[in-house]
Amino acid sequence: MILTLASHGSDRPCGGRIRQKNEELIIRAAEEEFALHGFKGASMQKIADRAALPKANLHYYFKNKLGLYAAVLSQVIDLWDHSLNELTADLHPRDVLPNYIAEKIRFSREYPLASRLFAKEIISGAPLLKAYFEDDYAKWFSSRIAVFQAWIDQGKMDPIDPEHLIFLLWSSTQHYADFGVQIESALGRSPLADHDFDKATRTLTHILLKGCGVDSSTPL
Amino acid sequence: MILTLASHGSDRPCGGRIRQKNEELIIRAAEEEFALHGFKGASMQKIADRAALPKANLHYYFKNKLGLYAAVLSQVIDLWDHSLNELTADLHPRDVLPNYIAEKIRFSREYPLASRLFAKEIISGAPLLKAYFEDDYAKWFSSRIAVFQAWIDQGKMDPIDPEHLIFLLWSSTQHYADFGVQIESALGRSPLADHDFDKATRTLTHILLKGCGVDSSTPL
DNA sequence: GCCATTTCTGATCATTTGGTCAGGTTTTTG
DNA sequence: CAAAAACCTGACCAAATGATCAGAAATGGC
Repeated sequence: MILTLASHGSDRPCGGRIRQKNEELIIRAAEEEFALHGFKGASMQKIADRAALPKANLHYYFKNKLGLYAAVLSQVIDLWDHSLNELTADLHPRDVLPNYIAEKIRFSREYPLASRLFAKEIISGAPLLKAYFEDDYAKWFSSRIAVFQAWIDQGKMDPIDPEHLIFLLWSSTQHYADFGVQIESALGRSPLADHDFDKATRTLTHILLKGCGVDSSTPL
Repeated sequence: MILTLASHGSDRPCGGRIRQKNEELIIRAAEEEFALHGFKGASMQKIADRAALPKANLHYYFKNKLGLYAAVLSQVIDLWDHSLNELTADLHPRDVLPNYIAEKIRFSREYPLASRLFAKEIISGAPLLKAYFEDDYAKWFSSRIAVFQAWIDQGKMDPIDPEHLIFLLWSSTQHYADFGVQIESALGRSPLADHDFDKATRTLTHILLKGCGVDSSTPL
């Protein structure tokens, strides 16, 4: 996704070797800082320190703070789009949903910063993502609804509100990234182990599939 | 809950008439600002503007920014404690869980700022809540686990991991506060109507109860 | 090896930040 | 009503903020 914003970097994949390397470096550092403190709370100096570059260098590659933020956010959305686009109506939810849940939890584990950054942006009212929500996301959302509705019409699952089921899938899996600290405290383990994520995946899959009336022979 | 921090206000319920009124006013303004921008991103000046008070006045009632933040956070936790402490093992989950879900969603709707503030704090690593998590929260959490375990032992529900069920209850309901903006975009309605929250409650209740193997005669 | 382009950065700027304080005003108390 | 306590705030401060820019340094094409 290309945020319609003068980010003067990262929106076009071209650029010299050095440029590419440093933009990557800066974006990585910025992701941490923005995920930790949000847009307003993050400081260019801290990002520069994290990237081990002089602050002025950031402004050589990115027009300003907002441009850098947009670049980071854009990369996050891209990552999402490229990672999670299964779910087609002709397959059976029994086969598709467990995979989707597992994939989503794996994503939460692998890219917690992306998830948290995104969460903070939305909690703040999503000023930069409003346009995205009314365009790409709206299309994606209604196409997903169609899939679930088809499954319902074919009697493959209970007549559940697809919208809220999507929210449930999203929230329950995302939670393991965004609220990781709280979960680690509750489970008394930091960081969480493979075993914890497996258990989470199994439990979620059991409850959601059974709850939606999707028959599956997945035991606990 | 009393955060162990010099907040020099709001931790003891005493104080003059005027003090009580103004602290309330400031905390309310601070809640909005902190929920929107997080601790680092919020500005004392903006909070003062929001409360229609001179900035210096904030520092009369609260030692510093961190003190004010702690006071706000403490109030949020109190609100939680006072609003959601049902769930006892001798009752049947069929009767208790729907109520809990409904209550939690109602809370998300009524106090979205509290929810978002809390979410941002946790996403940021919960520097102020670490102590709370290792004390009060850990106790609460294990007592809740005991309730679910009892239900499982009594055959009132499937042998599900109680920990992850609690996470699921938390995340799915909380979502309607924290990600309200995204949900409004997806549903094409802003703000959401009674009807939306009812539907959310019904859908969640259906999926979670059925998914946990709690027999209930709640139709869609 | 030369020159154009890209890359880099120290110094600097205006603004905003959290925070202080002296001295005022209002409210409460005896 | 006077003294004491509580309340209020404009002016101010040092530090940090995002941003700029001139000119140095490195790089790459020929």
